[in-house]
Amino acid sequence: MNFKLHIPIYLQIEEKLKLDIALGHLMPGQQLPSVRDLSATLKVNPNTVQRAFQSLEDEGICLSHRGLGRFVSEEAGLPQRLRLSMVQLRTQEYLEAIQAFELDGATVLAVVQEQLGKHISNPSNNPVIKKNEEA
Amino acid sequence: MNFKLHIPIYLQIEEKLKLDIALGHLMPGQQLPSVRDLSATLKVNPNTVQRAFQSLEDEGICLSHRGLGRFVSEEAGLPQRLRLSMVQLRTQEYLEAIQAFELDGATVLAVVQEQLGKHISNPSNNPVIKKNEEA
Amino acid sequence: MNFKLHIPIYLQIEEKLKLDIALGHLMPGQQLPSVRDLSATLKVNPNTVQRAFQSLEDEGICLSHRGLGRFVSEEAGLPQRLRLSMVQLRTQEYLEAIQAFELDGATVLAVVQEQLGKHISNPSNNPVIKKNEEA
Amino acid sequence: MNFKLHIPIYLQIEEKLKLDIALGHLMPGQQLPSVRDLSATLKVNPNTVQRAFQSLEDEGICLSHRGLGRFVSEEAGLPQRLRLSMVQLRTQEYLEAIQAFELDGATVLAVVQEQLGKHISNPSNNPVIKKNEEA
DNA sequence: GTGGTCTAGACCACA
DNA sequence: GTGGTCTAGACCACA
Repeated sequence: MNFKLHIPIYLQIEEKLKLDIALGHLMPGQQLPSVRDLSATLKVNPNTVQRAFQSLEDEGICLSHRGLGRFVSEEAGLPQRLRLSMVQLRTQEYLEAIQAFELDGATVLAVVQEQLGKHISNPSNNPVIKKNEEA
Repeated sequence: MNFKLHIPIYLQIEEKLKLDIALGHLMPGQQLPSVRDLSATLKVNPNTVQRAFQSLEDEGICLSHRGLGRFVSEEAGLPQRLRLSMVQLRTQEYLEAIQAFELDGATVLAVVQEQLGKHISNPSNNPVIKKNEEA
Repeated sequence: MNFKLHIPIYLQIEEKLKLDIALGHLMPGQQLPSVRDLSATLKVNPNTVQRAFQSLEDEGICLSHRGLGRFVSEEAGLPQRLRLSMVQLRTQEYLEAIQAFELDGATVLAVVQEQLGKHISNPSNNPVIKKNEEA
Repeated sequence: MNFKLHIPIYLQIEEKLKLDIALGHLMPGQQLPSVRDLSATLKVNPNTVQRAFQSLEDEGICLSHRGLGRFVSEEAGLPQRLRLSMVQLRTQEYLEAIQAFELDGATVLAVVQEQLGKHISNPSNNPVIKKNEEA
């Protein structure tokens, strides 16, 4: 993972894990990597990983069992829920940010469409946990 | 101005001034309020206002003339340029943020359209500098 | 048994066994299941069951006879003693916890009575050791 | 503050601050001590205090302004809300804990009343921030 | 081996 | 001076 500057690392890890769940790379009930392992993989302090996991737990996205490990929640439809809420949240933030310009809906859509064209799609989203490591 | 928590105040001031210029509330060549006055109006630390003005100068949006004051740049088409660049920047950031979900263009447009419907437009955008204060 | 998250499993097992004794589901002198059996039944690490039994022994609630097995103490009045001490302990902890609010006795009783009304009683308390397994 | 063993310090600090608000020792809108000051007072690591404050902020009980400090929320009726929710929560936990004993309501009340008598009331609850320090 | 808490201390962003 | 993040590393509880 290449962390962005100016965005807390623990947030970036949290978002990445959510994304992996949303996209089905991490399945409900599946065990997550241990704090130590993930911190070693990401070359980050264990506390930073711990904080990301803690946030996920606060949101009901994963559960920890002391001594056993940490697992993705088995909540039905979790990936769908995450995917929907994440996209909607970002869309809402976007619209709020440009609201002050008082563009009408058609103009907003036109701008989005225009930028979509320029936007080079980058389809690589490597899951944090690779298939080989899942066992 | 009601400042949002967790977003630096200097950024909120800077954005507000840019918006005022983009929307024509502040015209090219017009004098800006002094750091002292604006900080008093906004009930904010003068350092904070200074930082916002400095950013605007760095971007060529305003100029300070020692002993005279600070003025909006007279660059032709400044409001249009600002408006375009601000909206495009935000759109680009938005698309980058949701890129990882690998939605196709049609879906993105549909989501935006859907949220546009829910979004309650708030047409009030009071300029930071009121007409009475312009002298 | 459905273990609660964030409460050590060994404690939950220990409490459950005490409760079974207090309620007469496990009688004084009766043999307890082996660590191996109980851990299999509960799908739990044997170390965890061992720890629960050890605590019970430390409290004089059960005794192990090498080669024979582990038995509930034959102490006279054990169930009554347990029942009383467990309820009193919890009550004391509760009162200590709310002491800082400086409520007078009447108010405390009123609050308890109010919550008692809301509290849905869950009368199912299946003993850990079923009759069939007692042999 | 004398911290209890086996209960995380950050939780004890959090609870103490909530209690101070509930009892009116800390008023809505009032500035909280800085992380550094409180950590020095309590002889605890700043990170530990930070964590307690963060929890309070997550619960909407206080707000932080970077560079300015941290303040108790000005939410109307916050002290009452906190007092009620804290007492009710503890009462509910208590009743759940003794539920397995299947005591009827009258018995529960009798036990509580009995323990109330024995309970030595300790009316000292020194606020974290002393009046002299409030300025 | 797993998660959870805590310390000592650095360094940054902001007002 | 404020809050926020992060590191390095210890030590505990639990399974």
